[in-house]
Amino acid sequence: MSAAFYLGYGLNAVDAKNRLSVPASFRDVLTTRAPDRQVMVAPGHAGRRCLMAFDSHYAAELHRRHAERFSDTGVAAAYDERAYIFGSAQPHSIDDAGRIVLSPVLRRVSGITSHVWFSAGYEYFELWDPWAFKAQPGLPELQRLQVEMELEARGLPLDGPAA
Amino acid sequence: MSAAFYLGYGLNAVDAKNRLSVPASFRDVLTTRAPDRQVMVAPGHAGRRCLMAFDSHYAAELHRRHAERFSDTGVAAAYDERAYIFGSAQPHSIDDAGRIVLSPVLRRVSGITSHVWFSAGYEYFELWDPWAFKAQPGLPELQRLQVEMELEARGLPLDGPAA
DNA sequence: CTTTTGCCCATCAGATTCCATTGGCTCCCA
DNA sequence: TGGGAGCCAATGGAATCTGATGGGCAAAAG
Repeated sequence: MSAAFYLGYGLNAVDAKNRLSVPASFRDVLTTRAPDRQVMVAPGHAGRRCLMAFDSHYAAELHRRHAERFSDTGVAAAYDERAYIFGSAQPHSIDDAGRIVLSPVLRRVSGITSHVWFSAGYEYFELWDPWAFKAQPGLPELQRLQVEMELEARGLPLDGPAA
Repeated sequence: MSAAFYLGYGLNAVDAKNRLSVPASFRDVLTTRAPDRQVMVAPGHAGRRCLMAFDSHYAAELHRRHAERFSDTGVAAAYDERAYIFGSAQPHSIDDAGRIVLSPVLRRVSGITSHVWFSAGYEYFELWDPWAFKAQPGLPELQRLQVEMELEARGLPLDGPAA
């Protein structure tokens, strides 16, 4: 049983080389749960325009749940779902400075431009464009405030990425 | 099984660097229940203008209850709720002097200014602005008296934070 | 040969840690 | 029962460390 879980949030910048620092607290959880310095990054599900990030430990958990749902793993639906889940999750290595490099595809599907909003989900964490995150319809006021205060603390505009 | 629970109350000051001593009795419970010197601090729910503090043991309990409520953890509502619960709960480390650092966001949403009223809730404890706590409509006389006696003992005003 | 990918070092600000001081409380002994 | 020594919690300030980020060089790919 892994004792560490993802909690909290964070805001970091994407640099000119598409590099992105993963918040240190998330990195600590990552290395605790899975010794390989790898993060799986996949597009968000259920209509969420974001990226999902998780460790190999949670990948195994996803596979276990998948197998539970399909008694017959040889049917077309099972193949389709595996292709979607595991085919779109790309392993990213974390460099010595704690950064990963976002691929153009992942940036495109997530709408991420100059900055990334990290939001924990206990067993995984999500990566959002900060402005897209706070513009979600029905987002609780608290979360909108969290994004806005972080943006303000860095002198970033509240209405959208700088041109 | 953790044998310790949060009981009682306390009043402490926030210093110029937003540092705040956690009452020693609560710290003892914390380290008994969870070996990592970490406190999760989240905004209060159900319209309570305060902060909730708890250990990783209770965080796991929250996650268990969440999973119970959603048979399908892949639906949008489940993602939204996890982002709200686990994204808003920030892990705070406790320094050697028993202090945590309150972020501006947490101070803002809780209305905490110069002092903090700690109030135990058995598996967690709450952090209030003392004057907001005692101004709650319908607060039992006993609790109001507890706050007032602590305020008086420190020479603090009963009607609101000093300017 | 040009472009990309990965690795290493520098820097700066913010966060964490350490140390000193204060004040109240307890316990012990005269 | 009245000091007084000692202890511990809380607090203030300073030093140290780490995280985030930018730039440069080298290896690999097209």
